[in-house]
Amino acid sequence: MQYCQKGNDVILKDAKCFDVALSLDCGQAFRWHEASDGVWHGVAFSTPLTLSRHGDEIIFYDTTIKDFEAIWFDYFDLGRNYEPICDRFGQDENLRCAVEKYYGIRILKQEPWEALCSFIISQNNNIPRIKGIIERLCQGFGDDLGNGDFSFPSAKRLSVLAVDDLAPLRAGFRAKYIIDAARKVTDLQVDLKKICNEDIDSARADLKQIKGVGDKVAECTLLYGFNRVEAFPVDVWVRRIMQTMYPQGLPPCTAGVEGIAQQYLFHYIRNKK
DNA sequence: AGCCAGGGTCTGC
DNA sequence: GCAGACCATGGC
Repeated sequence: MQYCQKGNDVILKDAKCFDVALSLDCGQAFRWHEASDGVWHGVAFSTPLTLSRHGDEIIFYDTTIKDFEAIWFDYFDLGRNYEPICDRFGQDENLRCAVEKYYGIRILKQEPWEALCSFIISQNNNIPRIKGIIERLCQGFGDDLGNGDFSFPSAKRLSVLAVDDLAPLRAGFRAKYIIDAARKVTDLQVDLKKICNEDIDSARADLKQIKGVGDKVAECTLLYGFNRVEAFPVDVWVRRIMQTMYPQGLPPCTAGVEGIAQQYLFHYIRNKK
């Protein structure tokens, strides 16, 4: 991946297997929206960003090489070559169709705390409402970054709140889970930095100490917050996929990158007819 | 009105 | 270890 500064923007040249809209709106992140046709805006790592594709290039507006390298390169998983992975998925008929239709989905590497908190909110919930709750969480407790943008509130900020303080979110029974997570992350009972370097089973067990974090939320946190692409979240949609398409288990071509396969299949099945 | 949503906890066996 | 009730909220 080649990139350069051009005026106030950073240009990513010859961007392969990177569909901005698909990657930002396939149910893995909840804070991006299409500001105008093909132009996406959101906030990650307390930093607002607008981006869009023009031909073979992706333009990261009003940013610097410094921020691009410090934040966006990893956020968009640009160090990983998705082409051979997608090629290999072609060995399986269902995955071949999913990749053909939705080529360019990348697994975002979000802030671990944001991913954890977001997928706690996601439980027994639907994507539009998840987005609404997270938006109210950020507007209510995040830092005002100007221009209508807010940071995702830190665990520390939320750790001092009472459950009732989250009532305006209308998160329902999930509010107490958010507070429990914020407190355990803040006092390092669940150490997100340590989890970065742990084997995946220890990481799963650590995360599941938090109330409201079971298999699914732990798996999503590891996949979308830690870039553990071998993590495989199973929600109601993926459960249907496994029952109907893979009763014997996932095909060998997904080995080691099950989470990427999961994202293609999830988006494929959700948008089918 | 009833069912579902990127689930998890708690109780009872 | 497993089944079932229950959990808040909102869209369809």
